[in-house]
Amino acid sequence: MPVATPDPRQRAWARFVTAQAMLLERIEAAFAEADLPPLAWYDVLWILESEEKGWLRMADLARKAVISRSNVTRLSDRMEQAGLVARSDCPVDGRGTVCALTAKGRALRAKMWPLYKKQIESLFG
Amino acid sequence: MPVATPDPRQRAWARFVTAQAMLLERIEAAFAEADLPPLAWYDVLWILESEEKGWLRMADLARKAVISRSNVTRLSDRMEQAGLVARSDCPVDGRGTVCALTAKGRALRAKMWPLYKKQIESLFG
DNA sequence: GCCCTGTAGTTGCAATTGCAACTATGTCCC
DNA sequence: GGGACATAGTTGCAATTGCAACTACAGGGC
Repeated sequence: MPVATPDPRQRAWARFVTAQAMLLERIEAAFAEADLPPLAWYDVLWILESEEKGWLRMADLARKAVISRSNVTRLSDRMEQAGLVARSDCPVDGRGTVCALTAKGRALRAKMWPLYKKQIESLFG
Repeated sequence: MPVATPDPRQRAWARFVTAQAMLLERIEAAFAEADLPPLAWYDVLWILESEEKGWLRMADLARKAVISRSNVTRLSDRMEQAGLVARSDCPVDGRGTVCALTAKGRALRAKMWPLYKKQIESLFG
């Protein structure tokens, strides 16, 4: 190639990025084929379920999901409408909102997990 | 946490995903702050520069960049308008189009690389 | 109490994205 | 050669995304 062969770290990084992108694409496709919501929804469900308390402040959810705050707002709009999460005013901060996992949301995550798992295992296998 | 602690592979995968998302976000921010184009443009430039021949068919570019074909079309629309790549009819396939790196594109990639590199190194460091 | 500064979440807007449909061309088979 | 079928690239359209602006509330200094 015309450009000098990049250093090992650069190559390793490039591999990670493409491998991950392809895998995420496949997970997304697997969800879509099974008429399940997109990956972003799964992430939110998993993050909430990983919380002892089962809920999170909007900003914390954004940080953990590595997405913008405005995105969290619309994402939870859609998920709330689907009954997967429930938002309510934060009791200790008048400005805040808490986003809590519902039973339906928990059930959906359980249903989505096998598909997700299958793709992850194909990576390591 | 309420759900059983996930297996090591799942945890490893989750770490990768968030680590990569955060890093990509930082790279994107670094480019934006330096008034440089987004990361997707860098990817295309790098992919083309990595080719011995300096050009690629649209579909191959899409595969290598792990994005949809329609996305490649619009991406190269914008990049061509900026003078970074040049498209022309494929000489051996009347349906095809080849996307070639220009000198300006090569120069821009070189200019963007240090910022990218800096972020990658911060990951390993 | 009142102002000033900072933070939480939401919303307007523009840009990017993917899916599906479309056009044009290649390829195979008769 | 001509028709059926597959492939390359582009475009319509709807959905998602982020940035910046906005509203509402919190906290400190006086």
